[in-house]
Amino acid sequence: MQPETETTKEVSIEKTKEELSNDILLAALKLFTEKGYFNTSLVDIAELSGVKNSAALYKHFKNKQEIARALYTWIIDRLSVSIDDIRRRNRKSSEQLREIVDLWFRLTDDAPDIMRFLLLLNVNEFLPDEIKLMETPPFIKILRILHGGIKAEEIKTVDSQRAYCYFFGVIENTLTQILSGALKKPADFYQNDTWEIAWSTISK
Amino acid sequence: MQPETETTKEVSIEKTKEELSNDILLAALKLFTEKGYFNTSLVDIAELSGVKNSAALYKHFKNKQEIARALYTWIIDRLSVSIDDIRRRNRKSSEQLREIVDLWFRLTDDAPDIMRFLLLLNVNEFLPDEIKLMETPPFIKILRILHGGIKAEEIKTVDSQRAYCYFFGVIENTLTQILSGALKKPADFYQNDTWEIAWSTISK
DNA sequence: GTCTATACGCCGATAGAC
DNA sequence: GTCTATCGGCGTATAGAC
Repeated sequence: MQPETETTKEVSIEKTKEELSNDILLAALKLFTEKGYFNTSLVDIAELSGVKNSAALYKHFKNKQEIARALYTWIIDRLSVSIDDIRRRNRKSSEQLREIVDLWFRLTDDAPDIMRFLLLLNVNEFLPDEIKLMETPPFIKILRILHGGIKAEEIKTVDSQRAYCYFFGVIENTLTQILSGALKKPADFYQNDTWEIAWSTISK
Repeated sequence: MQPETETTKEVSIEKTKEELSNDILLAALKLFTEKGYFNTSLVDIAELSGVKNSAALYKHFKNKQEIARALYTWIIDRLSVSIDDIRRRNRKSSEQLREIVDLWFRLTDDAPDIMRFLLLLNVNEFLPDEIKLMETPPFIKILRILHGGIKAEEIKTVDSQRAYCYFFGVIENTLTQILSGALKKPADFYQNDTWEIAWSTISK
């Protein structure tokens, strides 16, 4: 998963620069989703990430915003790759959507912070110049999938934006309640039922 | 709407203390939903509310958090009263839900900042001691309505929490997209369709 | 009781010694 | 290139003059 860099020929307990950068992002992800961007200081991030002190953070990122920005693009890129993969492996939009739902639910169980970041944070509040979540590649691609389903007469609703509201309204609200603890069981427990309901809102 | 206080016998251009407090809350509402709580300074609130300077704010509220708290309870109380009224006027849960949807959509058109506050802001990020939105009276009451509908066999789903996810997932996601501009028409335009879909997710 | 002037703390960011 | 020490600014909050 983690590619070996050429510089680390010798075995070393010390972390490489990339590993540390990664740790910083993970720490930031945890803290931002837990307390919010503005309640998280660079000292907090330094402590949790294992970087010696907050000044050392500037060896890895230009400033606090850049940490958030790197996090955002990292998550978006990862999603985008996954969606590409799903589109490649499936032809029908119903199958593609089913796999996206599966991904969303698995992320909620296995990487809840990522889902919290996507569903709970207002990214534009601390990254005002960044494009809105719904305009990023993965979500554009999801809208395309819905559009394709409408053209193929798999999906009934007139426009893809509204199909998104119905379908992902059900999905995302369920996941939000799981993440907040209002629904007690793991996401996986709710997946099939939620898929059925969500799909029924848009299927022809 | 605005009750006359006993102290203002004479006609006056000056605003009463209550009017000013109200203006402060409205200014804070606008700014918080626009830029976020942490990007809003007391100077911003003073300017927009017509209070002379930021120091004067402390004549009305103990501190910045208290402004946010007052805003939160004001909105929650208003909602709670409306829900009580809806429950009094209707017997069937389908009718009650229909009226709540109508209220949600009307607020989105007529008082979008209130809906933005409810749907877009993470209140607990700046009011960590306040109870979560889903645990406030109006939302408890909505869960009771859903529970009643399940017992009366109007609604199919097993538990009310999940019925909430499905039904209000559709509603809230649609309103969110309207507020963010992804759906271009006024909320009223989408109300009937959205209600039909949302109700279909839980009706027996 | 209104407003100016200011105190104070926190945190992001930097400089510079070693 | 690591870490200490510190700067500077913003924004909340207060004190005190009139």
